[in-house]
Amino acid sequence: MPQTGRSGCPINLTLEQLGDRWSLIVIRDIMFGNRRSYGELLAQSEEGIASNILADRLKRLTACGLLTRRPDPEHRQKRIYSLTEAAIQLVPLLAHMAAWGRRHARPSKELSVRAELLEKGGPALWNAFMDELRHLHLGAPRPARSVFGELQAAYEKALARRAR
Amino acid sequence: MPQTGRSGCPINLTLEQLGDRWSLIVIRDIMFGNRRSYGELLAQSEEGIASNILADRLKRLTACGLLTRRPDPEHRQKRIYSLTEAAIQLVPLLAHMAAWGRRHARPSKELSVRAELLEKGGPALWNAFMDELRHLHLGAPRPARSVFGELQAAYEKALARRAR
DNA sequence: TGTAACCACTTGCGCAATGCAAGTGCTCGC
DNA sequence: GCGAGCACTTGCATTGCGCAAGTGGTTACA
Repeated sequence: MPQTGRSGCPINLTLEQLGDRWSLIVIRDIMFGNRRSYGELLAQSEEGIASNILADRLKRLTACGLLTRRPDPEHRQKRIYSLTEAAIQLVPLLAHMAAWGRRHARPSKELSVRAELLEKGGPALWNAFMDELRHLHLGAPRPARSVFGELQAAYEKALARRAR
Repeated sequence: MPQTGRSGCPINLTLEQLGDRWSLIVIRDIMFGNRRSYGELLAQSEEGIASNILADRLKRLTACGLLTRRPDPEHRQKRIYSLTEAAIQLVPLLAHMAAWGRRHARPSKELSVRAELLEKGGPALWNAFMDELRHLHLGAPRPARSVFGELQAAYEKALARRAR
């Protein structure tokens, strides 16, 4: 996503920052998968992102203010990536993308369970999730409800169902 | 957007269809600008899309069921592109993209007026707009309210304000 | 009836982005 | 001290993007 500056249209500007095949995948994995380091993002990537592409996207997303990077106090060579408030506000967008894909593409059953919950929960759920992300990434107080836990539990249940 | 089939995740599938810098721009212009032919899309493109890229995107979007193409009864060499129901259901997604871009990028004032209206109107406005698109593109009955007209009027008012 | 403009693309070519595989240099555990 | 882990980087081939020019049919007008 080079800064091309094609026009001042808000949709275009969003596409200039996020309109490629990997940026939102990386944000999705940090957001819904809680992958916080380069290694986790690389090894557990559902889509098999290449290492150089991942490095490039982490750099770009950090540069344009969607991610922050800090050293891990436990492992001196590890870096922890966190979402910024701007990235957290992509939750409704990703929820809509998931809903659209669920309806108009052919998603796998297990992977669309979370999309279904997100769609059914609507804005109330998204806001609760965003509060939780602010806790996990920005140091805000822990909210009462853990949407992340709910999504994860539903996903694992679907996985178990398939394994049987 | 080649069909890469990286994973069955709905977000990934949506990105595989629409995750590039031009596909959603084309849909935006058809949807909000009512550009219905190749020539209109090319000449009035705010971002200056290249002719071969436009041809390619129209072909792809038609192939994957987001657009339909039919001859213009008035001009034998003209083709009219229409949105399908799947594309019309991208309205909330584009509205969120516009809202995010308006908040987190630096949009031009005139071009963000429509985004502001879309955001303030919320799902009720989006649904009214989708009904109108079904009239314009799918032959459904004309709804009472013309969101398209409202958006256009606000945009032109903003343009006039700038011209002064 | 000729001709100029219009229309929907296509082609050629240089450059940038993508993707794979391998490599680098530091750090941690033992 | 040494192998495994970590966060990237590098080289190279393939693919996609973007500009400019071209193509072949159609319409409008003199």
